[in-house]
Amino acid sequence: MTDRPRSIWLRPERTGRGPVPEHDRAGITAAAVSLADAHGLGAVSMRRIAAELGTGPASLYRYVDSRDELLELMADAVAGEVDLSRPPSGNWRADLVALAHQVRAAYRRHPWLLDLVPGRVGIGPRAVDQLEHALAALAGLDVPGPVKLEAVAMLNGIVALAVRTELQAGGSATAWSAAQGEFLGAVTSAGTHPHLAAALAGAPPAAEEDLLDRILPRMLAGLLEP
Amino acid sequence: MTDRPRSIWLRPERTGRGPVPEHDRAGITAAAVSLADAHGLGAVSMRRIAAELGTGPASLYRYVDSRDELLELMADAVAGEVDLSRPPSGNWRADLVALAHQVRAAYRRHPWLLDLVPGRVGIGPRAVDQLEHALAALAGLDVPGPVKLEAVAMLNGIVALAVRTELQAGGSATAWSAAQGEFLGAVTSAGTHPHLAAALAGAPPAAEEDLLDRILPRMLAGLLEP
DNA sequence: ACGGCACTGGGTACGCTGTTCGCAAAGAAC
DNA sequence: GTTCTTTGCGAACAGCGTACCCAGTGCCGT
Repeated sequence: MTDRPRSIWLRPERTGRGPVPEHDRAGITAAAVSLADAHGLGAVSMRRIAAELGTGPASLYRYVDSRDELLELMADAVAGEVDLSRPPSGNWRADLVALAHQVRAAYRRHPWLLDLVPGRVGIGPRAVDQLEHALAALAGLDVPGPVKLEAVAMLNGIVALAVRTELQAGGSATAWSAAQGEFLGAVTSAGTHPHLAAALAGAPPAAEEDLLDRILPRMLAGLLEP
Repeated sequence: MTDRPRSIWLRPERTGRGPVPEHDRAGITAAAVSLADAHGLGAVSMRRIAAELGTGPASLYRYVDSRDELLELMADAVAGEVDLSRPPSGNWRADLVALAHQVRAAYRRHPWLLDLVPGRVGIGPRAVDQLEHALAALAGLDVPGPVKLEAVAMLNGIVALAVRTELQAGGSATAWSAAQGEFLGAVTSAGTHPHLAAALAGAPPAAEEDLLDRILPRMLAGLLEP
């Protein structure tokens, strides 16, 4: 007696018996994603999704084992938005930077992705395809496999960091960032922490220069070149 | 009429009037931290903390405006665990790597820190001290201030990433990582995704070699050297 | 063709959460 | 001594994820 797979990705959506379902994972995921896009991750509750679909909260559990699984579906759905059709060009740095730009675009379209704790939401099939794509670009490099994985993980981390800072800089509308700015201002004007004050006072880099283009190649070089 | 400060760090704990409080922020924070250490961040609810302190849930709101503020107190409390007494040595790389080791130790003592979304929990006074310490080590470098800030942010990101992977590798006891491993195994044995399979099959680096020592200097070099 | 069974829909309900309100008691300020 | 601010906290509210149960539905084996 083999157990039912614990991973949602190995669990078939339908076994064939019984009445044909009125919904499916894709539809539920789409509803959840549009809800998150519109009102943030906090608005993604089973009840709201169900209401959006015109059904009851309990019905969703026919398609998903838990809310966390639904979050995984959402994350993988947006992972599927990046285009992986272009084969490796031979220039791995350019390939990875291009990938990073696409991932950043996805993050910008779905800022709630930043609220998903990276270690708690797992890797789905689209994310795996993305990973394979990145590793294919690195295929020519004579570097241990785990080191390549680290480099790709760092790439994702950098993209998330970049989007986070650019969102914080752009919109200080939230009460949270108001409080944050209030405190940071008090600290810098207090005179203690001179290095911090100096660093914050430094002119930001030219707007045209892209953070990804500036940082990523240097960092990848540090990680992947001997 | 000036508004009351939105940041908890600028709000005095006591104004002097009324009866003397039975608790204080430090005590509440300590209770919350020990609760999180023992049973994870999910166990940190206002009711449980209050019960631990022998009081009612509503009483906590005399000391803290919201649960999120309490999380900030917790994060800053562990940020205070790192020792910043050693002045810059003149070797900024060594200084930053040493700082990273201390931060990693703090993460290991309090793994729930990884569950705090980095962008949502703000920077408190201890974290600011830490930042100042790192910037002091970089004082001699002729590099724009914002670039230094980026580098320090990346340093923190790497430490978090490192602890996350080592915790996932160490304990696959949770149902989540079981599901994750199940899916990843299915993918690699399916034959699609050859690069991923190869990367995962690669021998892990020698256990003695420290991830921080291996990765950090190279990455910092990539970010901070011309 | 048909009986049985595996499945779906969804109302109801449980236990938990963060948070607000209101009131009694306590102590500093004038 | 009066006044005013602050504290403790029981009660309650709205919302959450999720388990349970029952009725209905359509495929499968015979």
